[in-house]
Amino acid sequence: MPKFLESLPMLLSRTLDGIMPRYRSLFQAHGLTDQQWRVLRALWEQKHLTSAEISQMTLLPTPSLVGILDRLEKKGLIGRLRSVKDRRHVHIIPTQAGRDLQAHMLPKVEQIHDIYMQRITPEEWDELNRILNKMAEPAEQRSFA
Amino acid sequence: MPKFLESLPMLLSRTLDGIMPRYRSLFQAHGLTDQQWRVLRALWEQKHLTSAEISQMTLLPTPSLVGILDRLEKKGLIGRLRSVKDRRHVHIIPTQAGRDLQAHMLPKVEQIHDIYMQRITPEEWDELNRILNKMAEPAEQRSFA
DNA sequence: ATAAAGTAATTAATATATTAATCATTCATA
DNA sequence: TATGAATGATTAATATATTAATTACTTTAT
Repeated sequence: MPKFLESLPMLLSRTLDGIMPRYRSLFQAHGLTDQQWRVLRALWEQKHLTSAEISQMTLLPTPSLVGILDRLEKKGLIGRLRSVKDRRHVHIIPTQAGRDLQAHMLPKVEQIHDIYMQRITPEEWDELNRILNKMAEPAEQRSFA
Repeated sequence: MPKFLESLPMLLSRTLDGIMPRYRSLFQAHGLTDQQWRVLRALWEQKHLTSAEISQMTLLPTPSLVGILDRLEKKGLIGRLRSVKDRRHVHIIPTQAGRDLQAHMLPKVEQIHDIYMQRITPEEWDELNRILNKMAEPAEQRSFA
């Protein structure tokens, strides 16, 4: 295997490429993209979130969110509500249809996740998290280690 | 931490988001995008590759490659040469400028990789590879395990 | 030799990523 | 309290991702 295929970015990309199709075909069956599902999923436990909060949770850049939210709104899955306290904020709120779709899809998404979790042991999962978090730690915090 | 942030896709995305900016600022300093560098990097050990071969190595979809190769060609870093044996194939060949840029950048890219590798032990790196490869294995092959 | 099936690259249409700039609003302070 | 700095969302411009369709060329089977 050529050396660059063994680099960290390629390892991570290869893994994502390996696992996402299974999720994606489920999302597609419900007319959603990966990113649109992520936004719905972020709203799962919340009554409402601002665009910036959704961005932090989902890792989706806010300029991309504008379009993603437009399309979710057009599908009737979310609503936008400008804050009265601070008119700069826009609260994103799932509609009933949005909540219904979440409730319908979430168990299936978790089933797919279980497929991958069953390929490894709980200890390996912990290891994976520990190692990757150590890799991705910002340099600033690391200097205190 | 909300449950979905602990999912496999989010873990991998978070890690990529954590490590890529360091690479990206290097690429940008040389006027390249992540993807454009990947293509150059794939051509490193090769005299020439077809578009399909580059796609397999870099994980970049072939429709995206059309534009990426266009821009690399416009920058004078690669050339396209239609095969005489089979006129459906197009050989992608790095120019001298392309090879020079590779030679200049590769050590710096490897330095960044080393930064991340120094955060973990060689054993952890092996573990990481082993676990992730097990996760991303296609279902067909797994049935023989 | 020829029509059908297959293949490699590309185009098309839509969705998202990236960076910089803008716009409206709020905050801080003179 | 007017005004410049800061903030949240958005727009703009360019690059890439995703899926389906197309085009040019090859191979296969007839």
